[in-house]
Amino acid sequence: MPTPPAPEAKARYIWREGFGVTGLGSDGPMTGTADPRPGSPRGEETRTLILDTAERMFVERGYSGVTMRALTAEAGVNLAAVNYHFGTKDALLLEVFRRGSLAINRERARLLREAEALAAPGTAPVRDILRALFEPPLRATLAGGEASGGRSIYMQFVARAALDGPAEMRTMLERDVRHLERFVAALANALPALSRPELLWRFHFAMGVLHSIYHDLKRLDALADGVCDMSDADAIIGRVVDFAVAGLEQPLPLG
Amino acid sequence: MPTPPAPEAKARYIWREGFGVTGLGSDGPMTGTADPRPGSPRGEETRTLILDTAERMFVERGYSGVTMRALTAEAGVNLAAVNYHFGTKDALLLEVFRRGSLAINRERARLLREAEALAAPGTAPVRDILRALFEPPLRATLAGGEASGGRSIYMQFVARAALDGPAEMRTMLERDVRHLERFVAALANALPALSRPELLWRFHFAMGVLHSIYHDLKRLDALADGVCDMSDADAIIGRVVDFAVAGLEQPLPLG
DNA sequence: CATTGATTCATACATGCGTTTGAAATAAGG
DNA sequence: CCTTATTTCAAACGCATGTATGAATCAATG
Repeated sequence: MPTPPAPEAKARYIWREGFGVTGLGSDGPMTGTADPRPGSPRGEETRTLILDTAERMFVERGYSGVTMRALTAEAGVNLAAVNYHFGTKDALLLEVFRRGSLAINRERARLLREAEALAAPGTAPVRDILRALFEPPLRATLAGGEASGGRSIYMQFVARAALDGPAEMRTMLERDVRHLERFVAALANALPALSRPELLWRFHFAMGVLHSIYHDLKRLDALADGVCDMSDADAIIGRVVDFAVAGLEQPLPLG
Repeated sequence: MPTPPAPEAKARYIWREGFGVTGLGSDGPMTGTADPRPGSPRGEETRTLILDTAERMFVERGYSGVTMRALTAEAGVNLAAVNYHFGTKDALLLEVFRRGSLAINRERARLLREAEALAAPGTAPVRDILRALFEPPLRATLAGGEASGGRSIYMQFVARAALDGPAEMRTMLERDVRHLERFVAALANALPALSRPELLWRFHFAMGVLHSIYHDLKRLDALADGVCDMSDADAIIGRVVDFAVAGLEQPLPLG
């Protein structure tokens, strides 16, 4: 049969529910690629190409701002390729997220363990904890600079998809929040003077500082006439962490 | 003529370009209101109703997530009312933004003048400047609580629209950035030890703290099992300002 | 009361979307 | 070489969307 194989044959395409009826009509001229070897099974290559292109375009234009036609045209693959490899547009979004999320969370956990190993039990300094939390996503975001090419802009993607994407995406993000609890616990140890609400509010604001890097960098660019260097990732990470540390370690308000 | 009056007759509907051809077809059953007095010219009332409903729904579902059919159904007006009063969906979005933006920026400017009047020339304290910048949008966002009804959720709207909306919207936001320059200037006076890049980075992070209130409050809610009180607007504003002040006033890094 | 201008209404239209289809192309196995 | 499983392709399909149309309704005016 020429139709896609049975569900889960290769852990892909879990879809299929109804049928259409072939008839007549027109959709305008196709804008597909002009690949000179049609039908060649480059398989995994196409899949990765779609994922990379989708990740970049979702960041630039938002979930509903990216049409399958624009996506496949830019990736240079056939319109039907996305449905063949991922089933639906929603499933593609979830896969893009999963791919980036896994890598970042693994790296965060590794850095946190490292920081805790260096200090006496339960006494890792605030700065090291924040660095473990901030550095992986920031490095992923800032890598490559203008020309990208480096690595993924995953966090920008997350920020957009959380607002814009399908409900399942938001559920997935909430599960991701559980991952943050280890960092809150570490901070609670490092800042024993803070009540739980006080700590949580400050943690929330610290996350806001982190997010300021993928939101509105255009605003900063507009205000600074080129005096802010966006290319030095290490320097930026240092600034972000410094600001958040200052907020977290500020003395308790009077009263 | 029954068609809308000439452009700019009442500073509305600036649109109109082509014509359609009446023919046959069906669009499914209409879901319009069942208002018992059809054709009654309640005019301005309808316009405001659309604006309010649009503002709320754009926040909840994003620009492209709100269809004109859903919007008009929820507002209880006819589908064609939006095009009659605003021309296009894009124009409606811009109008929603303009309405909220004007009020907030006016209030910000007023508070800044007030703070500067109380101090010696060019010496307004950091905390007062930040309060002028943060309080108007925060109060607008936090007012009303769960049941809303209070006043606008304008900033959430802006955050979403900037990502999601038409290109013209982003242009409008950039123009809005110019408004922030007065606050940067005031902070430069209050923090003379900071170099311009240092100041601009810290200002950018402070804006991130502000934005943390309309992004991801769900995350905070998930982490805190009800221990964080979201209802006391004054307390929240105090916390946000405290955090940002600590970051802005932190000592310069060594080296 | 007839006229006029503004607004609402039901319905239609054209377009673009995500998705499906069936066949063609490819590579691997025996 | 024939078969088989996988992938690509052009073309459509059905549906939902933003917008347009023209008649109906209402309020005000003279």
